[in-house]
Amino acid sequence: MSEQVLRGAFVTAADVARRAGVSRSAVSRAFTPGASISREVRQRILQAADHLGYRVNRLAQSLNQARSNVIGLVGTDLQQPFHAELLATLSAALLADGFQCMLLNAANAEHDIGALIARVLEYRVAAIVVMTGTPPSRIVEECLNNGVPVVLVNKLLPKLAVDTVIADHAAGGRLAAEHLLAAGCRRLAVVSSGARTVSLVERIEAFCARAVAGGLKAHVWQQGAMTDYQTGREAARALVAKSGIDGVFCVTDLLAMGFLDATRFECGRRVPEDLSVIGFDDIPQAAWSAYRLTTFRQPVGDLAAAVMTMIRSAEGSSPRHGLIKVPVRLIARSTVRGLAAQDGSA
Amino acid sequence: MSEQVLRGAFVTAADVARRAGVSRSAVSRAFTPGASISREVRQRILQAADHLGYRVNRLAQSLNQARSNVIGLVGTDLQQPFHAELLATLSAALLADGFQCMLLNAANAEHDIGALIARVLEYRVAAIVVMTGTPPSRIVEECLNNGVPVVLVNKLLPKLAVDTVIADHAAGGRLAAEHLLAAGCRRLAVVSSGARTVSLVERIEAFCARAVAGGLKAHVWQQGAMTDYQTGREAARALVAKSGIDGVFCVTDLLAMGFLDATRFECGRRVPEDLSVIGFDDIPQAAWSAYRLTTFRQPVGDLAAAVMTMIRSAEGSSPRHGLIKVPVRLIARSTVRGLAAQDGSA
DNA sequence: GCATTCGATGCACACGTGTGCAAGAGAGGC
DNA sequence: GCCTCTCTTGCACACGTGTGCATCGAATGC
Repeated sequence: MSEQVLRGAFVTAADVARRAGVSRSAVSRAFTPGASISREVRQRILQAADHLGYRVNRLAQSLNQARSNVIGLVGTDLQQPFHAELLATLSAALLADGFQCMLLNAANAEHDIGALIARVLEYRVAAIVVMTGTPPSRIVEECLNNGVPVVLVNKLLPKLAVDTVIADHAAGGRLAAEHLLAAGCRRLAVVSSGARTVSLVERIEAFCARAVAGGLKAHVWQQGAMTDYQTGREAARALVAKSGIDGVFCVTDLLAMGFLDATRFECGRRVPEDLSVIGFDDIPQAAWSAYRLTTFRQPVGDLAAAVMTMIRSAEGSSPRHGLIKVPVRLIARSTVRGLAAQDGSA
Repeated sequence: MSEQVLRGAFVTAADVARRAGVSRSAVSRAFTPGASISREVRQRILQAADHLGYRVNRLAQSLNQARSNVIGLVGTDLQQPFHAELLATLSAALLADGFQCMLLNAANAEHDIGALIARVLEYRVAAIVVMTGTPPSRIVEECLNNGVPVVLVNKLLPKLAVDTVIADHAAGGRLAAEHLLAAGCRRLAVVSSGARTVSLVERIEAFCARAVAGGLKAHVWQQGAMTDYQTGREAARALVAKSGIDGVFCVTDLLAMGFLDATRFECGRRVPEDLSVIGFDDIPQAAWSAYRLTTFRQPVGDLAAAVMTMIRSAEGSSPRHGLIKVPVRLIARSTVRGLAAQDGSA
């Protein structure tokens, strides 16, 4: 790196051209694979560029080609383990593919999400991925009208032609019911927050349907704003004390862990001897020895891979919109009676 | 929004100007606060812009002013609770201030971090915040040379004039030792990974120094690559079984929780009756009933606020580089003998 | 009525890049 | 020696925005 560069001034292609004794176009071609340029000139230019510390100005480049390789990532509650894991996996995959991630961390309000998407549209992003929270469909429509593809993760907007990646929540709910039935549970309950997200609703409904098919009726507990640890504790206080519930499906691991702790430490009941509990997501904490929670793995790696497929297909000339459904897998640990796994480490 | 807009084509200021019957400059001025433009013309332009769905092209804007409001956020292990919390808080603060966040999720390797920073420099970011991982100082130097301010969080690069925000790790380590001494612990140990990060080193050294000042010698256990749950379990297996340790400072909550679980479930020892444990960070899981971990709160809100201060000062004309030290606070819960708090909820 | 001031508006340039087009150079065939 | 073909190179334009400068009209002071 040359020391004669002025502080605060980036090196431009013109500087490199001057030093290499060529035109500015040649510099551009030297950095464009497959461009028409002789080997020795390219060599000379690359050397000069390296010496001066030249970096392409992506702003100018994107402006010129009316396309950037920035992806907008929309999320809420990023500190929640599952969201954090999805964000980490997805951003790593995007970066590995040469994209950049613009992070849009929204509060829960729909208005916020819409405003943030509108803001990031000003950067002419290549695509927008909605990991959490439901954006107003008017905004999504505007993105599509402007040619910005949108990928929804675990959300559905049926009226719009949007790429969608969704885990098989219904299968999870159904299998949860079957697992509890197989363990001999007769009085079932499902615990969730008051949020009406598609992923939660699908889990609940599939669970209840399977319970009914098995000749039982599941009690539905839905309260609180978020599917977090505190809400899980409240659910346990409300459910365990009064009724004789012996099998609970918590639609989220956080709920399940709060439920477990309140059941054991406040209600004085044992899991799985008195009560079986199943969660959903398989966050890292679910494997900890204090919990060893039986749950469903929502495979973030597969979700991220599916999103990448969607983005690449949207890059191409034939942007077929579609839906990818990612299977979930039961991780049997020690919170369901009689069906505990020998080895609890996932 | 007008329907006659072509799909895939963004509306430009020229389109708005044509519709409003003014020059393109007027459109630019209409969106620039304090610019010289009459009230009714601005009104007309805003109306036309709204009708057409116009959004400023930030690429062109940033290119023109050689300054964007994009901040690069560098981090590793984003799925770890503390990192996720810091990222969530910091990104929310940046977005609230009108900035955009470019997320650089690096694997642990220094080379990766350097390459990612180099890549994001191509976008002429306004600043780079390093939350996790240590970037090679050559890259940081290059940022500074190019006029891109760098803010380090919980890292130190003494040879460079960089803005730095750091929690008072030394105070935490010292207080941890004092707390254990006050609880009557006589055989102390400190648990960490093999990573030589400044934050970890400061905690360890301050703890040991205070132990020595109290007439004791602390055993230092340092193994494994990461300060995570698994490493904490291994530490407990190695320490609790053989020696008569009765007071342990785990330099991370994750370590502490792994240590607790292995101590209770594998070694058959009770906490805090047989053994006192202190963590660091106060991640949300530390407050869970299964742990009720005594720890030090590393206040992410204060850290984020300090970073914002640094960024704003770097925006100004007098970029004084400095260091902000953020105090930590002891959160007494139930893992230290005799000093358990009445109310364990944070 | 005229000079002066002031606000509003348009022109033109700059930011840094990619690329179509034309021109030039060199090689090869006859 | 001349024509043709291929490879390389430079010119010039476009992308969309902000802003200095000049112009113009109106309002105000005398």
